[in-house]
Amino acid sequence: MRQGTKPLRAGSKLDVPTIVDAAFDVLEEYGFDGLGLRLVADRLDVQTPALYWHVRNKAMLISLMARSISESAAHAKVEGRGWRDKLTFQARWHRREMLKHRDSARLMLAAQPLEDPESVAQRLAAPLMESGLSARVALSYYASVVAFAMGWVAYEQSQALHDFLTHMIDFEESFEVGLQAIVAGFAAP
Amino acid sequence: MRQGTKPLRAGSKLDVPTIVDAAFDVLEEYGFDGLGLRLVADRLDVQTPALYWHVRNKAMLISLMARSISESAAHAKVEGRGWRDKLTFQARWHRREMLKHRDSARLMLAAQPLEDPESVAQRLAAPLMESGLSARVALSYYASVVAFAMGWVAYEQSQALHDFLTHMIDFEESFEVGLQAIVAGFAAP
DNA sequence: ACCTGAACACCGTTCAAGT
DNA sequence: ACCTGAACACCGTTCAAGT
Repeated sequence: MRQGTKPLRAGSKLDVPTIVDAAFDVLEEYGFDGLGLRLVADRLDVQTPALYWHVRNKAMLISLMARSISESAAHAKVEGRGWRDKLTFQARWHRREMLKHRDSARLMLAAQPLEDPESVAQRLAAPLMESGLSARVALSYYASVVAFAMGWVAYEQSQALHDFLTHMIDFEESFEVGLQAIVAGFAAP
Repeated sequence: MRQGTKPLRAGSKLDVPTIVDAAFDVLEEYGFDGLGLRLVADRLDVQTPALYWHVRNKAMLISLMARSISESAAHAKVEGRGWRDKLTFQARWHRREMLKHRDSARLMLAAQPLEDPESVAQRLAAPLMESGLSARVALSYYASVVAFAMGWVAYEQSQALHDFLTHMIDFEESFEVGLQAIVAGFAAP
């Protein structure tokens, strides 16, 4: 269907990262409800069934997209001295990465984790444990902070809510206020 | 398709609340991805197009379901002395109501608000303002606390995540810890 | 006013067939 | 190995027709 002058996939082979990238483009343009395999295929100048050679199904594609976001958020070099600074940093980074994509909150909730959650938890909690938190407390605090960021982004991406709240509160500022509150409120070990 | 002994809708007329109830049943059984109009119609012993006389489309049905949850959460008589107690109470209530339905987080993110957000905000912020917060700060704090609850529920309902985290943290307890932290961390006016 | 029957466009997915 | 062509089941939605 595309007939632009420069093909998006000029002779190059189709692979998973390319498909995921195209899917993000479709997501940006049509939103989560409009994310369809035919549109992704069109964008790559390929027939729809071609995607199935590389990706098991649409659910898997969504999971791959979600993982791509999670990885960007997790790959942040955790700066900061104590565990409070680290938590703050991680929450900000999480929000930033999610806001890069339209409807990312809905996307992540629809996805099913690909890697086993145990190793993920291990990796994410590690820097906090270096700062003196137990594994248990580190995970608990981390979960709270990420839940906060996720919920906040969900609100920012809910069109109607966003349009209104923009007049009442400053998202950036209120997010910071809430984040500072929760991190400051956590008890020290 | 149903052929049980007691029909779910014995001669009674079809109306919106009945449809919404049936939709919740389908949601409970098949999850958000399996929520289909044909299943809702089957459950009411009605042909699918019959639903369209009462509800504009599926998006509207989803919005009605989401509003049903929001209203339950908002209709809570806000107990508590100061604004901190009120915020805590509202967050708990929000989580409770959401957890009553499977995939409620995904449902609410897919829905588009029906009532105009301005009056909703007004109503929700009112009790906080009676306790001394300005409209601006009340909304900001409220948004943070509800975002936290929403994000937390999203994690609890993410099957794979839930299965694992259950072994590591106690949801009830960690939610409380996070909630107490954020509320305690908010600055007084 | 309220619901049925039949149809349409669209989507995810499968699979034989091509190269 | 990698992709096309054609098909299938299913879904949201529309609409004329019934009562």
